[in-house]
Amino acid sequence: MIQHEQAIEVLRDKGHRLTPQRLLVLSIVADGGGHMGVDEVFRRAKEAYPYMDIATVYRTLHLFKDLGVVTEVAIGDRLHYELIDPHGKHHHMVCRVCDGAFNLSPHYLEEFRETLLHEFGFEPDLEHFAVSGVCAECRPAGG
Amino acid sequence: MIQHEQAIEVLRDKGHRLTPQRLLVLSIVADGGGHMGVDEVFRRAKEAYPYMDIATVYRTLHLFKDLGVVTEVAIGDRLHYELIDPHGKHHHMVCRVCDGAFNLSPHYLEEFRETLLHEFGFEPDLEHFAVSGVCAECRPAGG
DNA sequence: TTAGCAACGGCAAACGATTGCAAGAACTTC
DNA sequence: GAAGTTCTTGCAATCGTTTGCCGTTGCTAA
Repeated sequence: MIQHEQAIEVLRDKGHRLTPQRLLVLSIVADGGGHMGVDEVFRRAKEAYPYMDIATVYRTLHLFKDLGVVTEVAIGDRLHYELIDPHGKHHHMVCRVCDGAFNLSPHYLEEFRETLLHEFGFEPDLEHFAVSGVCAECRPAGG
Repeated sequence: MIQHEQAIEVLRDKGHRLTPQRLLVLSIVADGGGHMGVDEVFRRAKEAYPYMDIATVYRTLHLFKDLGVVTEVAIGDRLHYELIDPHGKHHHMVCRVCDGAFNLSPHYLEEFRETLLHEFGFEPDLEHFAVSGVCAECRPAGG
């Protein structure tokens, strides 16, 4: 788990400014643990700093994503964010019935990736990848 | 390739009405050939029938999707539509550099699907599936 | 410590997509 | 063919997200 300090160093090293808003969003995503929706990040940020604007949250999260500090995951056609975990990288299975998110080891995608690369020369983006579907619990009910 | 007539029968059989707007959208998607963006469908529809509303295009395409008449494909974070091809079902690889879409035989996903099902009881939605990445042509340039 | 510059944030407008609602049209029944 | 019911449409409002603008702020260099 990248610590606050490491993320802050990345920001500074790449010439980005350390603003209170950015530090706030960073700590919220870090403390949130799981996959945080934009609205949830915004809600918490506004609690701590009432002038916080939703546009700032979006811009900050996009910046963090570009810097490789957070991962963007599509859950139920909304984007969620979490700190990048370099030692335990994982993908997600997202249930379209209950919106639950389950971790998926990258091992399961390696083979698929290599096939596309060798057969078509196509390099798939599987880093920020979520598979939609129906989880074991919802499957009997959901048909 | 489902013909107009077949799609129209599906509509009628499921108790949906045959309106000029729906027939228009259907013929546009059918004639378009490839993956048509919503805006492109709307533009052509408005040419033929100036009162056409964008909301009607969205509602119609969603209806067609639910009826299994068209396939929804996410290309460059915009949704595209094409007639379902029951005899040659395929998925897509979408290049994030040139936005080109390439067909992908379902065979390449079967193994992945079975793994998820057996290991996790998770049934992935791979019918309307597009893999984002960089195609062979853009790969040398795109890094 | 201060001055200066570029980056940043807050606001509001704009965008693509969705939804509520009332007027209108398609289908059913007679 | 006409009347009635229900679905559908067009309009406008709305939602989540992005962008332009400009005053403000963090950082750098003196």
